[in-house]
Amino acid sequence: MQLSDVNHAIANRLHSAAIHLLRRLRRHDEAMGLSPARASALSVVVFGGPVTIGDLAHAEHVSPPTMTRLILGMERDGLVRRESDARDGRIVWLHPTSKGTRFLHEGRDRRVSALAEQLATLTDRDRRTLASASEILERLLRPAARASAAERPERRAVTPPEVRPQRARRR
Amino acid sequence: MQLSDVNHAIANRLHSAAIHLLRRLRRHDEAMGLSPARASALSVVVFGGPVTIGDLAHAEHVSPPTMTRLILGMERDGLVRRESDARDGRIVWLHPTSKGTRFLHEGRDRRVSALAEQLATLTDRDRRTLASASEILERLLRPAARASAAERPERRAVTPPEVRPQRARRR
DNA sequence: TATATTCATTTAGCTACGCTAACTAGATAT
DNA sequence: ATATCTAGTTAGCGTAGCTAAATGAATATA
Repeated sequence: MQLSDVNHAIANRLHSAAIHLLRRLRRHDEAMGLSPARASALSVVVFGGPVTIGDLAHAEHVSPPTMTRLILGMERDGLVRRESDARDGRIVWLHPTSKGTRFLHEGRDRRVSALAEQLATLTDRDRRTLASASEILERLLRPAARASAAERPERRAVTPPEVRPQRARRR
Repeated sequence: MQLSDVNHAIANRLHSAAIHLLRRLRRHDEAMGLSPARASALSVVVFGGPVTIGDLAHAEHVSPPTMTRLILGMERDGLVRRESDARDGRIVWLHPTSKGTRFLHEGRDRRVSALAEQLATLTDRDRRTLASASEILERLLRPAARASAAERPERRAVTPPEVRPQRARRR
């Protein structure tokens, strides 16, 4: 058996595990008005400081129109707030509202509590394996930043954000 | 920090990793006409022998109407074949077609190959961690069979299946 | 035997969320 | 001045989730 086969086998199992995991969590998700897509995007807004729509789409591996719609809904529900950039009229900065921040925390808690209960039935060793695996995966899947600061110098970011979000090129 | 907090933290990270993993794979999925939901269901049909719609829905953590529609599409595309039970007219047995079997294998290969390439960049240790994690997860998420053979005795299964699928109660 | 209940699947209708193509308007470059 | 590029939106499509209700078959009960 070749190395590439091993990788394929692992990839397959990961894929299937991910599908089943998300299906399992979906019910809890929607019970509280934070769909999986929303919860994921909102967490970037809450933890990642002010962020533009395009960057959020990139971070979430989603097309810009998809993110526009997602944000529209969350804005209607008072979870995020738009703010246009003072220097570049095309850019929209997204900020979490206090309601958004609260919802995110509550939602995440509720959403994963069923899973957390099941995790409690595992051995310490297995739990540690899952923890490491999720870190490895996030590292592996983190979108590569394609543009250095030098390439895309000061054009924004003076205006709202104290915490400067790293901007990255799409694709 | 309490044990339950640890479990929540791990659950959160797993959740987020699963979302990003699936988004990453989606493109490749659809490139070959086997959507994630289809691929997952088809693999149960192919590897799990003939199976009924209800049991497939249960195995996939999906409602019966959702599975009906999924199967409808796959039947139209010649990936699965319906066969009604000779004894119980309500039951529909699903069989893979040869095209379905072929598609599944080709699809899985293509679908995960991008991920497999990335896995190749990891250390052996990390790869092993991911492999163990996916096994732990599948074990944790496997739907519990609620009905023993004794409770639901011979009522079907004489007709088509050589390999007797285990039937389980829904919720 | 007739009737009621249970069961597997389907139909109908809703929502969320992916996508691409095409458009608008602002910013930058020639 | 004009052209090109960029960020975001609009329009429109498809897949996949769901619940509620219908259909038709099987089983249990009076």
